[in-house]
Amino acid sequence: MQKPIMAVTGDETATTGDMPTYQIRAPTTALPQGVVMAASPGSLHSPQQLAEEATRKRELRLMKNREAAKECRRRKKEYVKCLESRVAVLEVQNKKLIEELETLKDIYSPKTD
DNA sequence: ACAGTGTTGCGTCAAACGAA
DNA sequence: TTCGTTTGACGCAACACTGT
Repeated sequence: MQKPIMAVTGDETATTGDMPTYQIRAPTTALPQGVVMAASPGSLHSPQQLAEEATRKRELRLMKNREAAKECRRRKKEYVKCLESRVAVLEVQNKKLIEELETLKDIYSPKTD
């Protein structure tokens, strides 16, 4: 199955200036609770040990990705919220400008009695 | 009460990308 | 080149609604 290539940077700040950056690269130094680093790969030799190391690496990767996905979804939700509130603000602004335009039209349009 | 449908959140995979 | 991070896409389960 062919998946479409994504091209989202999420960086909307270039034009609006006040939206949060969607893609934030946070330092991930802390390991999730319960994760213990194993001995260095250099000390592993037997197929059994190599298999265990591969399994451990996979589980660690899955755990990290699980957390990353949660964080990603949280950021996305926040981003969408921001967009929605910006829409609300712009709608109000737009309404005011339309009203102002109507007022000015009334003032400056030639009267026909 | 039940089945069908929509929504939401999760875990996982894979692709893109940047840093070392 | 390799490795870690980010995120769209997918499938699944749980829950909420709705029509019968």
